[in-house]
Amino acid sequence: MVFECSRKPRQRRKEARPSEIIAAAVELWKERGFAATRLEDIAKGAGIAKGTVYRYFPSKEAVFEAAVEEQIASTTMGRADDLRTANANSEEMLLRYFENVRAELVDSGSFIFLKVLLAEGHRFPDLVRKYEDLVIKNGADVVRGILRRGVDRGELKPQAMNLDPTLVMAPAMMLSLWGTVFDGIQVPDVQHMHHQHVALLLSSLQSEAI
Amino acid sequence: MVFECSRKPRQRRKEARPSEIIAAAVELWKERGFAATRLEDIAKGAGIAKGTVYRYFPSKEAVFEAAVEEQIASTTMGRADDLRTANANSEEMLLRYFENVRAELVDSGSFIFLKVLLAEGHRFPDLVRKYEDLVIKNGADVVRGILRRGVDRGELKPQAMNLDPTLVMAPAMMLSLWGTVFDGIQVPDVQHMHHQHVALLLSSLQSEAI
Amino acid sequence: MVFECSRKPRQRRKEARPSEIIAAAVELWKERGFAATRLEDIAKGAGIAKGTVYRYFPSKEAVFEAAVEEQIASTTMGRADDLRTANANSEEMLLRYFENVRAELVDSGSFIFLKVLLAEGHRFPDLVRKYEDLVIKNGADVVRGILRRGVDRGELKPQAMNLDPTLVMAPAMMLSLWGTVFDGIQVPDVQHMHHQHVALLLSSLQSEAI
Amino acid sequence: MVFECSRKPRQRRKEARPSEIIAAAVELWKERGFAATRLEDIAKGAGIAKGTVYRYFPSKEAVFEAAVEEQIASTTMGRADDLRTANANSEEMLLRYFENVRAELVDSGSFIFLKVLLAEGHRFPDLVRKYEDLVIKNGADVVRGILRRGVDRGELKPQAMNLDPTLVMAPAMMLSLWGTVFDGIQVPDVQHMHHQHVALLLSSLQSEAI
DNA sequence: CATGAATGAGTATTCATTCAT
DNA sequence: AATGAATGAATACTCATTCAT
Repeated sequence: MVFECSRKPRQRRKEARPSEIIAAAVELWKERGFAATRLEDIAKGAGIAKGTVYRYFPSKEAVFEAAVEEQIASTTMGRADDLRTANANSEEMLLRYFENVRAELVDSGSFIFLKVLLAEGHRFPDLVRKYEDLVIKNGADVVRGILRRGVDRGELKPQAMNLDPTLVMAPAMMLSLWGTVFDGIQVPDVQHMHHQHVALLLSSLQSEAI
Repeated sequence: MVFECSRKPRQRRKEARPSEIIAAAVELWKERGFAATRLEDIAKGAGIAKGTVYRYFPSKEAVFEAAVEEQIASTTMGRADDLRTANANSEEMLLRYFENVRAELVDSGSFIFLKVLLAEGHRFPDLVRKYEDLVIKNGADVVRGILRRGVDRGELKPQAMNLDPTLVMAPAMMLSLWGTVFDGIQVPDVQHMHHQHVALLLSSLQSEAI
Repeated sequence: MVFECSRKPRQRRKEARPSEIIAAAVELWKERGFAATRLEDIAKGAGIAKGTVYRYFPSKEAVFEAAVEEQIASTTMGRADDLRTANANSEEMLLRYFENVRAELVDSGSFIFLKVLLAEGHRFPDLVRKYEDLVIKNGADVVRGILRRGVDRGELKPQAMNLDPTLVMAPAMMLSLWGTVFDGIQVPDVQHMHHQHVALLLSSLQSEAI
Repeated sequence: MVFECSRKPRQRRKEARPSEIIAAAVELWKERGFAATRLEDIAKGAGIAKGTVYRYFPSKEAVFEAAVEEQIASTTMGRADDLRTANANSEEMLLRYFENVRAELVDSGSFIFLKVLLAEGHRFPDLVRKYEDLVIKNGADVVRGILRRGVDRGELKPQAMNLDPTLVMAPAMMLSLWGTVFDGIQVPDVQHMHHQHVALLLSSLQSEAI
């Protein structure tokens, strides 16, 4: 994170540069928002000159696209594996899923991508499609997997499979976004809310046999 | 909607102008997004000259702020009354609430305010606070009201009052926003999802006595 | 020509502006060349702000295109009429044609268009085509007209019609351009050279009957 | 032409480099024009890195200057000798001269130098002077030589010596440039035009004795 | 020496805001 | 009051030149 301090000028870091630029950009986007961040700020944040950014990205928007794709590639994949290999009961699994969403959006800062895609999706149609394909659909698969396991293990009733996964994902995402906007005023305890929502889901989906 | 029909120019009433400007602005924001809409477009949409906008609003951002405030003043209030005076069972009430949220965000276009506040909240701190105070808190009150009525009528169990209203509002809002971003690709049937979510809520909150 | 001195700032001159901008641009192109003239220089030369240029022309190149088209529209047409209505013998007519070419290119400064089209024709393919269609072909017609009149009047022998008009135009143009490049060093007397070339043409084309 | 074939890198002889760079530059200037060719393109064309160009030339403009000087040194000299030693009659000599001009400008690509000097002479005052001194004046000498020989051999009348050589050179050059600009649209047959022009010259200059 | 990553001055263009008419 | 022409600060992007490796 402290990648810009004590570096000599004109240092050559071809391999590391793209990620450094993206990291600096994300940091600034989180602080000031996407629209208010100039390319020069990003360069300064990464400790390099304006022109250097253009050695790695053809345009300002390309930095954003690359950032989203990096996010897609890294975190999403992680989440899926995490949950597919776990061995826990349905409540535990759902809680873990909610926590994963929260950690990804809030802690690792990818809420900024979701916000920009929500607000300026028009400018990035391809990216919206890719985000949906890889993040949203993948998330839906993960949720479906959790539900199926629950049914298979007899923890959830068969009708659980009829639940649209979006009813699990959307609240998880929105509740996480919430705190990044309305913070300082009404700081909802995201984790508590997630627990409540999981309880809600379970009380409705749980097999009576249990 | 009918903000620039066949009135003779120069005969417009001074009082009507601000709303006309806001209506034109909202229309354009819905079509092209907030960042991509220039003040000149708004003026043209309202059938007036660029400079005239400045008679009524000190800056471009002020138009946005006024738009949000108008929205806050009109629709939110309406929704509250609507639901407070209604006489229906809890399922009906919850469905009506979800439909109100959907109609307000999607049909009357106020999703644009939510998007901009999510993505560029930094630029409008006062507005965020006001939105939260009036829209979010008010919404929470409405939801609480519905739950209380349900409990009072014996339709919901007493613990229903412990449910954080955000667990009702956030999904309602997110599911509505969804379709304005990921449209054309994966168009979720918002209303169906709302029904599912209400069923979910009810199955967990319903009094066993019923 | 002295249109930029004593004007109040923010004066509104919608009608006159485009020509003023073009005039200022041509002046600077003549002095410093096309590539070395920044849009801001043009604006300053016209006594206006940078942004004002964009009210009238969508881009820097568009200023050049408009300048060429203005030139095409005005001068070329003049030359044609001038020579078609004149009543003089062939020598007089040819001399007058050469003088017209020289005056147009050198005195009224359109040599700059020819230079840019020669050197950067790639960037303005449409303009090259238009220039050829209207200036070059028109010039060829004028020359052919002079030759035909000469033949009709018995001043030139019939074979004069076989002369490619380019053999009259190209020298006229090149000899005129010459002095705008190699001036100060070897200033050829363009007019004298034109006389010589006309003599050359006549001695070869003149009817022996005369 | 063969400036980047299959020699092992790092084995290139230092002495050959400058010409290789110039050859690559000229090739690109011919294709895309002078202004549109970046230094990096030239380096790539010469099969070397950008920085290496600066080992041999202090600046981008210096490459152009060296290119012109190379052209001046090689071709012009060749042409002079060619024509001074030849043994042919005046018509043959003039045709050969025209063909030499055409070949040099069009085939070996030095039209680009003429174009740039015409359009951007301001930037290269020394070069313009040199070009004039060596190319133009030398050309004039050659033409004078041809005329003198013609007079001496009794093929041309004595007054031929009064003809300004520019009246031979300028048309030769302009007619050659023509096709590099207006190509594809009105492709004049340069060689045919040259024949006509020579005929024109001869009919006026020929000694009546012949 | 050669390389090509890094630099940053330079430039075209946009658009919120002002103000003469 | 209304207009829309004029303004100029702001900003993305280019590319000749430098220099660490």
